[in-house]
Amino acid sequence: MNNSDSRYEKGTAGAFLAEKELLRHDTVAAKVDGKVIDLQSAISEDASISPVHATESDALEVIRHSTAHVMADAVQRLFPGTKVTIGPSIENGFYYDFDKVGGGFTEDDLAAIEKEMKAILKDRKSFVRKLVTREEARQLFDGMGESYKLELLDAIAEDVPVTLYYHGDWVDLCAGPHIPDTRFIKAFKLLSTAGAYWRGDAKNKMLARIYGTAFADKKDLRAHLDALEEAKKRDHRKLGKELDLFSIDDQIGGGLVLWHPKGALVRTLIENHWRSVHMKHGYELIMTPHVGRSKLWETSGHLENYADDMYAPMDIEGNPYYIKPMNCPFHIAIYRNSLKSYRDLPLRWAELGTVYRFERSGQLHGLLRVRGFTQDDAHIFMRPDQLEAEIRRVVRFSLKLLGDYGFTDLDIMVATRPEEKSIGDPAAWEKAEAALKAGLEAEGVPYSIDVGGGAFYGPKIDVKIKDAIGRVWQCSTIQVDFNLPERFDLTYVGEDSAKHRPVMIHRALLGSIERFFGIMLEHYAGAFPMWLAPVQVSLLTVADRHVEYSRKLESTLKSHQFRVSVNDDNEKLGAKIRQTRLARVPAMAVIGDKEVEQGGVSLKTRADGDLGFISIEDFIRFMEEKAAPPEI
RNA sequence: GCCCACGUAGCUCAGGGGUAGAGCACCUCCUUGGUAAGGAGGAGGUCAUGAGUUCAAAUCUCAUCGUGGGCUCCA
Repeated sequence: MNNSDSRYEKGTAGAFLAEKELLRHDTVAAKVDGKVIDLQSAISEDASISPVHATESDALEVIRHSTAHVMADAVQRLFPGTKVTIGPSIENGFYYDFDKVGGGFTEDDLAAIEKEMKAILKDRKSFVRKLVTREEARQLFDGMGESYKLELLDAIAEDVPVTLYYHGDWVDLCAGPHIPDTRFIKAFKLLSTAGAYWRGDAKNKMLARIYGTAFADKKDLRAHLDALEEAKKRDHRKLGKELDLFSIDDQIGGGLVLWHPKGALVRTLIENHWRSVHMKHGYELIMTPHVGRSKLWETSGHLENYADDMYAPMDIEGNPYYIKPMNCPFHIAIYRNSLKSYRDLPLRWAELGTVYRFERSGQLHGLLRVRGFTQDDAHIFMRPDQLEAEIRRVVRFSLKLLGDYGFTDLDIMVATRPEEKSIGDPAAWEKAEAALKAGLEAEGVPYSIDVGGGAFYGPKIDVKIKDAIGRVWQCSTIQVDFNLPERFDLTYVGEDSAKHRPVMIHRALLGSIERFFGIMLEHYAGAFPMWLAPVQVSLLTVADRHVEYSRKLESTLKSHQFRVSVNDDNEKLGAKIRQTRLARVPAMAVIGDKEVEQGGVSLKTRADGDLGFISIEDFIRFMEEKAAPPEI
């Protein structure tokens, strides 16, 4: 046995691992029944226990949490009077919220805090766990003036033990687990500052948050920071500007998107593909107006439940009209326009419907969060017995459409009834939730449950996609609705010639065209696949005498429906190649003396590399193959 | 909306109480060049907007608008 076990009292996880000779120099914590605890925690004799080493993923959250403590220590040294609140580890790092005298932190503060942390870490300090009574804790934090800790203390359930964690003199009320000592903190970085409400409630005081991250070693930290750089390079706002795809003009208003010719072209291609696949897969396309009378929104329940997200009404001849935040009431109006038979159902009606929602200025974000956007919306009206089959159909369709853009790594959730603000009979909610789960299960699609995450009118399936660099985005949403058919008194005539109530599914697959465009732009890092690229091929002339041939070829290619441009700039070939690459054009064809003589081009593409000389006929065949959109 | 930061040429950014700067892009000219930037010249800015302090404000102060990072919410 090594002598490190002397650090741990008998009966603790550390001592236990030492006895079994499982305690290593790099053991950060222990895992008991799937739960990570620290080495100082007491365990029962018969527990099954395994060590967690620094390089394992379970160790990360422990290391990060401990790093957050050291950061809080540094902050309190540098900014006396600052109170601590909470500081958990999160997905890619950690944060700590402070109540700082005189407001938030600046970027310069971060550098100073990092420096102070390094000073603290200079000599190794053990993390010491101390089990205390509520009264002891209360006295301690009261004496320190840490009012937030007192509040947290009061919120700890009676049967949960109260623990303190020390490193050196610094102490925090904390459930742990923590690393054995500070030598495990060797790769961290403070990343940003932010405001955050105490306990996430806008009614509470705004605290000063610092985000940071930490890893087991410098190499992993470096990789993470590089990934952040990569994400920055892919930022759709940056690419949108560089590639001249869209802009947002403050003269027009935040969250209102201007589509430039190239962006509008890509968007049109997406929408045309969308229309084709919908028609192929049993939908009919409809179109509806952008505003409607207030009565409509009263009936739908929007004014009651959704008014905060709607714009103020406009007065038209004394009647209030609202700009639409959703398309559903209009689709319902079409349904109501004539009597429906059970034989008509299901009706699948789809629309690229532009809606407007009030977003507070602070939430707007490029194309991902806007005030006016186009949903790829559809409503399916059906008999109750058709519900599960329709859900299966929509789920399949959603996977197909997202797959067309290369999104195959999905995260699917069933969102259930929200606690507040929901309408309709709870029994109907349960029925709908069961139908969604059954639909997913029948398709063999794994999912998790988002408790209380449903819309006010019904539960839903949310499909999130994972992009090329592993980030997750919400796209498809499939919502069952028993309520609107009730509210609008929708009926169909059944076999029994009596009136029956249809069920509705609301669904958007791409989500919103704006957001999907932004996600896709980042996913492809601006390099659209051939079928979506605004310019598919650029013809590069070597010298002026090749322009005429290139122009002729350009019109030939245009007559084959290719998107082609000629670069006859007064530049050398190298410069033209660079321009073509920067514009993310997927193919370039060099045209010089040789190509003109032999009647072809020298072709180079992003996907297939340098293909050398190719005749015009082969070039066209090649383009036809590569530019074909996904099968509908 | 709230906290913090930022707003200078089409873009990326420097400057900072005393006549507004660079690179790229743009225009003109030279060059006709073979696989990631050929050369020279030119044009381009009420320094976001409005007030205030000052002999003097792009620079300091305040307000407004906008943008960014978050918080809450969501397609």
